[in-house]
Amino acid sequence: MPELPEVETVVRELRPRLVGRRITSVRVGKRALRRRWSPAWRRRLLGRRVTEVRRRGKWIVIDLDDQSEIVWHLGMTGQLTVVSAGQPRRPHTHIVLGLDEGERELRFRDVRRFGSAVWFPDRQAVERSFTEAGLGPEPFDLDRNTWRRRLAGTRRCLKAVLLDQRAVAGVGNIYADESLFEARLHPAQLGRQTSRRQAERLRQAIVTVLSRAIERRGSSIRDYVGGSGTPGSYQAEFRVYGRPGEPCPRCGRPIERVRLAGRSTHFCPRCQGNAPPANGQRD
DNA sequence: ATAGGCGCCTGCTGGC
DNA sequence: TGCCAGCAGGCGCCTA
Repeated sequence: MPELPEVETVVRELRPRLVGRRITSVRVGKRALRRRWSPAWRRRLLGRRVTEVRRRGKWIVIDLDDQSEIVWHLGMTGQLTVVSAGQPRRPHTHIVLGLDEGERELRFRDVRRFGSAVWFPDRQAVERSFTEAGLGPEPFDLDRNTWRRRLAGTRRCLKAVLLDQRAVAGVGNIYADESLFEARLHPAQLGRQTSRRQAERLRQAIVTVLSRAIERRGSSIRDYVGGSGTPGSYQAEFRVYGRPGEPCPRCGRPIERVRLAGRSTHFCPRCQGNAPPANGQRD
């Protein structure tokens, strides 16, 4: 579910609800998430106060007052919300951190359990783990020449590059398709066949699409809600994702769906051209 | 280097 | 109506 706009929305909504609050209870379910929760972390967290909530790619980082940090990933169906403790706990709620006097709590709910929560002793350890994973630049900081070279140096298709968190952090299946449509580039076009102008167009398209999606508080198809528990609305503005057979909003041709980089991929065969010839550099 | 496949999980939809 | 294959906002591991 959650790509950069959804994660950004969660962070923005958690921040005012968490910063300054103290963790006074920790409850963790028995069933494992993607990464195992160490029982020792409970005592690390008790009594700590939240100093900041931030985002890196699709990761949520909660800073604590002893410099330690909790790093969350929402996987496909994760929800991280602050709610009043009286609200009934829905099924698949795996982690509950009680806050202050216990009137509110941070809840992690994740139906498919592809998400995770990991405690790190300090910021350096978190940064190290991001570096080891090769996590790439934030799309809003993406240098145009870095991006151009990245594309020029690969024979993977554009869709695969966009999904690769080492190339650019935070883009997932929805926003990859929407960005390629915005840039009028075919998802199967190879990176190395991408002209300078096309690369820059794609970079700007990513920024445009992600910014607009953040304004709409992300996309809610099924599970996603922000940090306050409210769904987003960008799904109403999808131009190709999830709309195979429907007319392209630019030219009216039916949107196509293919399998690319192992993922369902949506595009307009006219507006986004054909997969270019091996030596082609169209624009 | 990179494509492709699988596995991790649960739930929902559509076609028969 | 009921069953089951196929699909889903992610990602890491393996093989060829």
